[in-house]
Amino acid sequence: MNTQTRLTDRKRDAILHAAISQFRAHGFDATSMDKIAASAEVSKRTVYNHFPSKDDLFSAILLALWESSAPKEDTPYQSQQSLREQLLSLMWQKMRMLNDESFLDLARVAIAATIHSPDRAQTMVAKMGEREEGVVTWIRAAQLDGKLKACEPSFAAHLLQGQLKSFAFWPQITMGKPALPTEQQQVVIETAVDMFLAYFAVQET
Amino acid sequence: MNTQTRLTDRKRDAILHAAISQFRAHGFDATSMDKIAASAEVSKRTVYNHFPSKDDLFSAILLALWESSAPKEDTPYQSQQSLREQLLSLMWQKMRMLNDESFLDLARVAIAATIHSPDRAQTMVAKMGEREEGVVTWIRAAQLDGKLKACEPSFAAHLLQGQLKSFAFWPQITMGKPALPTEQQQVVIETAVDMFLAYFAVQET
DNA sequence: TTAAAACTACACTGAACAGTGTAGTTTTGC
DNA sequence: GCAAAACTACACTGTTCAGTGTAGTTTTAA
Repeated sequence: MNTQTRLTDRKRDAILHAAISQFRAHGFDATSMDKIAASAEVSKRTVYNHFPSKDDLFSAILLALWESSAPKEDTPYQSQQSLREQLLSLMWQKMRMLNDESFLDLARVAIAATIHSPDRAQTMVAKMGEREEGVVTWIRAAQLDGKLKACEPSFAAHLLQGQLKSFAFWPQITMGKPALPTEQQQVVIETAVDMFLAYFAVQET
Repeated sequence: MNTQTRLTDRKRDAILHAAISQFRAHGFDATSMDKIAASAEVSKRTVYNHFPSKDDLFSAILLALWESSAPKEDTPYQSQQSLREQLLSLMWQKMRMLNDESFLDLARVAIAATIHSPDRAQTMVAKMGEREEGVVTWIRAAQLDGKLKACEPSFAAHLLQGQLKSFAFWPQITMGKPALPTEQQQVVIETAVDMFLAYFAVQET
């Protein structure tokens, strides 16, 4: 039986899985290694054989969640396509990421753990920043193409993406609100894009 | 000595003060009653004489922070004044609230404590919602006056205020970012208002 | 088949912490 | 001045928890 299901791998997965659900449900402090072991149906000693400490286990699940959360696709800027179409597509990509269960798990756990420790928060800030890059470069390209008003691209990107987050991310993370229904996702995206273009688009003559 | 500084009142204040700084710095779980007592330079027993339990103390500081955080002023809609002027003024009010130390303390502590318990989060959601009412009623009035496009007022208000929060609230709360410098506050407010009006204002004929 | 690797149950240490009980001191209000 | 109210130090209970040590069983790889 070498088909990727060696006992030791299955146990490790069970531990990670149990740890994610426990940390997500109760946070770092309120989650005990005994409960994780029980929930994974594994000896406590086995948990410690795989992960030397609670902190190591926590780092491991953060990494696992980060890697399993949907990677960006980064549609590049295309001069011949309408700005609105392209932005709608970009925002749907973003919205899909915000609604991804793994990403939400990651964010909730990470934010809860870092809200009181600015040092650890910094590495998260950097990683999250990477996922914003796509829109920033798109805006820069559109500006060079003369289709958008000149301004700080990262500022404009933040304005645009902030709208999605303020409806479909922050309330869900911090207040336990349920995910936005699809039709409301559409309203938010279209309004955000149209507001953005109403202000930033260079008028055709 | 009856000049509002009876010993018992001073002790109570010291406890609340110490509790706020401890809870803020370390969160609910990582803060011990012993540390609060020590930090307040008060006997642990005195803490328990004032507050029957850790939860009671926590509720008390949430209430204290809530009451000390800047109350809303709610400038009403005025037909003869320009929309832009009025919105800028409303957004400055909002921005002042977001930058208020007490309000930030409250939000940080409350969010950290409720991020894993949706039940307690609900009462916070309701209270926070009250502070959004001013802008909602202003928008409704402007719509009735025929100056803004028809749409759900609370949706429009969320769009507008979300812009401020995405720059001057969420990053500070969750990622420990420093407060926005005044000149950047101005840029954010003016851009948010102008974007909003570019999309929602009814054109003069 | 066999030795190493991995898992298990279980008992244990040491520390932290919420909350209580008590006996004695200080402050307050009259 | 004096009694009640408030404060203090301190010892104590009971619990939870991270992490370890051990002796024995199961799984794996050759």
